[in-house]
Amino acid sequence: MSHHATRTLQELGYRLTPQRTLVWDALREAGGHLGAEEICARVQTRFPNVNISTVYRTLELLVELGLVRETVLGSDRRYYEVEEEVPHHHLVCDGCGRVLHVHNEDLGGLTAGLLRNQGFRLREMTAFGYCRECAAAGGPHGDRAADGAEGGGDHAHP
Amino acid sequence: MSHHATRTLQELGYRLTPQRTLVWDALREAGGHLGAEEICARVQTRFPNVNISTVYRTLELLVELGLVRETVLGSDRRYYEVEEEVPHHHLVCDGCGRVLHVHNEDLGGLTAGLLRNQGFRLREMTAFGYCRECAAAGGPHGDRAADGAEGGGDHAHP
DNA sequence: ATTGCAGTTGCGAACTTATCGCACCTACGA
DNA sequence: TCGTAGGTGCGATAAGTTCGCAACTGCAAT
Repeated sequence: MSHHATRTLQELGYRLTPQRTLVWDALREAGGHLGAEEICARVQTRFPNVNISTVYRTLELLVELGLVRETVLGSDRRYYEVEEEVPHHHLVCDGCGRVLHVHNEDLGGLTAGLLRNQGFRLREMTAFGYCRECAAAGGPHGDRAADGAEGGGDHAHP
Repeated sequence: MSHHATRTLQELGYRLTPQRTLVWDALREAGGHLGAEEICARVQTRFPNVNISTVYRTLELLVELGLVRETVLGSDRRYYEVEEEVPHHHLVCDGCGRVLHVHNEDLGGLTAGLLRNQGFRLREMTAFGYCRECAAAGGPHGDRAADGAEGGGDHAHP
């Protein structure tokens, strides 16, 4: 577990337990977005007795402390990733499930525009649509591409 | 049920049942985004025997036919709304749960930018952050406003 | 080192949202 | 009016997440 996270936990009076360290490390090592179940599985490869309830409770805590970000990539389950200095946004492909990243500067005037027009302070956004491959395969002809996964194959890595 | 929806259903060989009409009407009358449970409740005020399974199946069908849109406003459940000619996007307030609408022209070059930089065809996007009221109450000082609902009161209307 | 205990964990049960199987029902064309 | 493929109600099931509680443990004080 990184020094920063360790300190944050302990400074605030939380115990530094192996379970917490393991969850944190799993998230760091994975890099991408993981569901609770996946995190639990990774942790259990080394410590099979760690319970999923603990994983959920740890994630809740880490999110609360701002060490981990809970991202919305769909309505099916929750995904988690280490909170970064420069937060990014997500593009979810309806075709293959692939998740792309976008940084603030590639959002165009979105952040500023929403603040100006609606007084809304954007923290994070997720866009749904079709990635380059699926758009090409599903059909540049028409707006509603093929239903579900097909064409370019599923590069799913949620 | 609107003439258009009726025709679409029947033209494609689907039966026009009272249950389907009721679900559709509930969505039209509500205007906003409804969850399956809420739709079912509205329908049941008049026909208490309509089952939630049927509501789910009807929503699935209507979404498939492009008459209803399933929007992602969080990871907790799915929301539905009548598909409009000019689709809009959503801003979800982390503070009060309020949901604001944004139209394409207020997205700043987002759609074009994503297409240009990543080849991504945006269909719909959802942004999370703080609405004007919550940002003002939670604290214009700093970036991470108050935790959860407080301050301006909960105008929640998911 | 030992101790005390509030904070944590494991486990099972409960909850929530959404899907499925199946017998009965019904919209609609013949 | 009838026949039947499509639809519905109901209960069971599945997946994801939360909760209650007894047992356990990190860590500060001794």
